[in-house]
Amino acid sequence: MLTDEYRYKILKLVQEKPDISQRELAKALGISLGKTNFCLKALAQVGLLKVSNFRNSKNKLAYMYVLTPTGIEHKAAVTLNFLKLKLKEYEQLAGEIEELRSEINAKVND
Amino acid sequence: MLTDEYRYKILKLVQEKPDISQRELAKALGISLGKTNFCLKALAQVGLLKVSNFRNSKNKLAYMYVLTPTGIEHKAAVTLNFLKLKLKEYEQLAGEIEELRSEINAKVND
DNA sequence: AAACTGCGTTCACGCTTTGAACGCAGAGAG
DNA sequence: CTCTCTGCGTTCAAAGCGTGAACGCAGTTT
Repeated sequence: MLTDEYRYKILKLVQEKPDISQRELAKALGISLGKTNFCLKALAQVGLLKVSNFRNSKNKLAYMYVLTPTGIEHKAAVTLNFLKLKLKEYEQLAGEIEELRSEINAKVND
Repeated sequence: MLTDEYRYKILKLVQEKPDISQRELAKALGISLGKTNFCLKALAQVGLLKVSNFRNSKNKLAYMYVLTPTGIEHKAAVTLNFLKLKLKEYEQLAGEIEELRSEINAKVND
């Protein structure tokens, strides 16, 4: 399943290193190869990135995952979205931490 | 699967309200009844809580989930652990947010 | 008595993820 | 040139996990 989290992370990693392999990507994302493959295909299917074969300096067949213009746009949007989400998480965490702290302090009076 | 998160949350909710039902618990935890049942059993199996039937004021059979002494101890430990974990998450989030921010700012220069 | 309510329990189902295995293509060794 | 080796994307059977409808039970209400 392709969540916003992976949408963002994959677009980011691919933009940073277009010649990344699916196995590297999987490791960087902390997910399986199969899922990585699935996500990449999904992103390609909706036109956010393109898979292009090319010959590198040694005439070796290589793969590149390039963000399409739509992909770049989408990445900006999804990044902002992700930031908002993270900020919300952050605030919630701050609250939870405070709660945990007082809980631990309360324990002193048991 | 019984993660530390649910271990903590269940012990907390049960301690606060021992006569809570599995359905209430499920709703509070945001998980299904089946999973809740599974987690409770797992906690009982390792001796952190006990399920006790009793007759309430109206002679109605009722259930209570009571933390064992071990459970209370464990809860303190797991709470602390959870706090540490949350703090780590918090810091990581702060980092990610910063990263996202500069990424968005960098976009201005595209 | 019969219907209803709310409890814990079960488990078939569906969805997701995993990673071993595959075919392919270039690189390197003999 | 041929054989082996490596690393790529791709596949898919198997495993993992959560879900919630359905069940039996017991007390309550009609």
